[in-house]
Amino acid sequence: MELDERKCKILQAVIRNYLETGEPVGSRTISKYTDLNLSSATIRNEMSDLEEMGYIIQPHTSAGRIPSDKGYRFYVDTMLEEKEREVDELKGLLTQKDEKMDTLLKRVARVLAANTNYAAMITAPQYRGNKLKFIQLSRVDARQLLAVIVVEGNVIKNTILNVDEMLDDETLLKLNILLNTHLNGLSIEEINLAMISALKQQAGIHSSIVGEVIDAVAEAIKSDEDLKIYTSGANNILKYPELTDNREKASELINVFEEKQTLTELVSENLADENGTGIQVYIGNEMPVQSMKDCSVVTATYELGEGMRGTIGIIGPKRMDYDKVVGTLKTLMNQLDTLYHKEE
Amino acid sequence: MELDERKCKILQAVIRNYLETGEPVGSRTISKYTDLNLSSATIRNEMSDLEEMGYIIQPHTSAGRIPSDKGYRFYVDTMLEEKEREVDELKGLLTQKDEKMDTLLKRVARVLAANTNYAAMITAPQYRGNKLKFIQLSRVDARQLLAVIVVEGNVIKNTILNVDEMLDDETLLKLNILLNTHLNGLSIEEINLAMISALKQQAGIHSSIVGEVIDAVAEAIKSDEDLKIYTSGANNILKYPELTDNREKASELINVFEEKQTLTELVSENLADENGTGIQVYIGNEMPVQSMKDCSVVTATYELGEGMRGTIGIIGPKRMDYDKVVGTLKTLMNQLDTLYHKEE
DNA sequence: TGTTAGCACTCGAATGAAACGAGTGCTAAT
DNA sequence: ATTAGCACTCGTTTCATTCGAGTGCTAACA
Repeated sequence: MELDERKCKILQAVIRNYLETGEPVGSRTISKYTDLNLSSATIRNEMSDLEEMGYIIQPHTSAGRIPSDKGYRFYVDTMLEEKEREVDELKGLLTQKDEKMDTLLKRVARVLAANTNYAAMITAPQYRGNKLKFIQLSRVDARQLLAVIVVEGNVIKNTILNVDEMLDDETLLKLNILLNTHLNGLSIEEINLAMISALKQQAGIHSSIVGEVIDAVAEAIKSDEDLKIYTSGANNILKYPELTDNREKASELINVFEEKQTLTELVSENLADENGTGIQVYIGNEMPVQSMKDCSVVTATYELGEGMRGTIGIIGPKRMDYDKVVGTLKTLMNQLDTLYHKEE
Repeated sequence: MELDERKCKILQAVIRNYLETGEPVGSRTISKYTDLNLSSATIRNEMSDLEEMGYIIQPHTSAGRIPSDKGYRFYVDTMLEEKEREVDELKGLLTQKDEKMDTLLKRVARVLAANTNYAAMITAPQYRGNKLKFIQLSRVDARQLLAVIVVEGNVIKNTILNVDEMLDDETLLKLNILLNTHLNGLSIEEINLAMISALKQQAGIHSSIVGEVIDAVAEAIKSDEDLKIYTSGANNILKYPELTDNREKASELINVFEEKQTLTELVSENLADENGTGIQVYIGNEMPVQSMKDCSVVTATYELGEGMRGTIGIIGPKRMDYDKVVGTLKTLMNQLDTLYHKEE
């Protein structure tokens, strides 16, 4: 069977209406809602076809229709008409750049959640492929060294190293120079085994320390920051009955937002395969996570230059207002972009 | 009217029973439940008295009684019989100390939540009154200085300072020495204006930098860490119907756990006035926060020596198992204490 | 041949009456 | 002082009924 224009229009009408009301929508509603001037009977026939083709579903015999995952998918892929959205709050929000990244991200999430009435998440930008800018060892205590590592983009990491041997000031200075001259400007991927052993050799009796420092560098850069996800508006989820019609489901969802592990997986999967616009939509069972099978997630990748890249996501029910969400995210992307290039 | 022993026993029985079932408890239940050997009729009379005295409440005419806030309060103050509790998981949990504080706290919260079936929160220890151990300025960029500040207890803070003037290596070294010799071993409170201006004077033309560093020190130490609260098990809240019988309430509560602001206030209030054991119980309307008026919170103060002190809290419905919670918290306190002193 | 009016049918939701039962308060007997 | 007994209350459960939104099908129509 063919998906002709009329069927499209009807499908669209069904979805639009369902997005608004959350109730199954019947033929009579459509017949008035659209400008097709068709009677409810005709619509019924068409809807029957659409159901057969798998775009819509009848929850029970005498109810209207609701979109299936396939229907949503079709809608998202072909029928979105993006209204230009203004996210007023965001403008002011992003102009004070000197804030802590922490606070900023948290606030972006909050504004997104408040604006959309869905839940929002945002990851801290990752610095993959970024280069070391500065390393320094300092003695803090008799047996403790402080290693400070600065990565491009002014991300600072530090670790305390416990050492067995005493180091005098001079040795420390030498070590610092050694580390800096050899490692600065390199990305993590570029620090390989050969290089490490060369360094160790040069360090002579202090080779064990060099090893520890390098471990610390690797550890510091990969851990921590990259799984940091900020969320906001988890409570919005409770607003949608279809997501919380039993305690079990609600509890699982809330848990997803508290233990951010699941979200992390979602995001990293998203970062892997990327399409043109950087905006991606997961609908229901397309989600890799079982507990979110009644949700949809719209994710977008933002970029702050220097390869600093993070992900923003909106999580809501399948009947979320895709138009609005995609629009909002695009606006936000633009503003982040503008912001970055202005400050450059 | 007098609260004689029999009334006490009955009140206790009512509360115990209600804690278990969550249902209003009737006179017949009590008459069997207790070892008083009284008929339901007698119990009824006594319960009628207890109601008049404000310890229990009848939700509607033909229902059993449930404890009032006053009843709970009486129970908590006088009737808790603490069973010694073993929190097995915690033992192993705390033995790997070299973990990141972050992870540790998060995990403690998680174990607490899982153990109690309520929600748990824990604040990072605060370092009030702690002393500076180490300060270092390093040049990262032509116009950027990295200030690293280590505080007793090996808490590390860092900030990037943007500077206008170029500094050569020698000046930097001098500044470092200056800062360290003057500031090390001082607590924030001890760094006063007189000292700052003295420092500035010695720094000569670089006085503005000294000012900035001191600001950064102050800023770094007070901000951030002290409002960090880790929570776990917010979804447990959803298990208790009385907390989530309407969407509004549920949403507000979940929000409390996501925007941790409210919890912060609760905790700081708790830190202010402290009683003997360090354990404190808030019941229902005793809570300073309206949105938690159907909850109870049990908080405990933990100490890691060196004046590092934080708060742990369990949040649940008013009918939470106070015995168990208080016991669990005490055990945990002990273990934290032992842990610290062993490692000392 | 595509569209539509009409109609019987389905089934969840809303309504309401009745029965149930857990619990109370009161009174009178022990 | 305690208790058995009983009438009464009131939320909950159950069941039947009605209601109505919506469907599918058929026959008539343009």
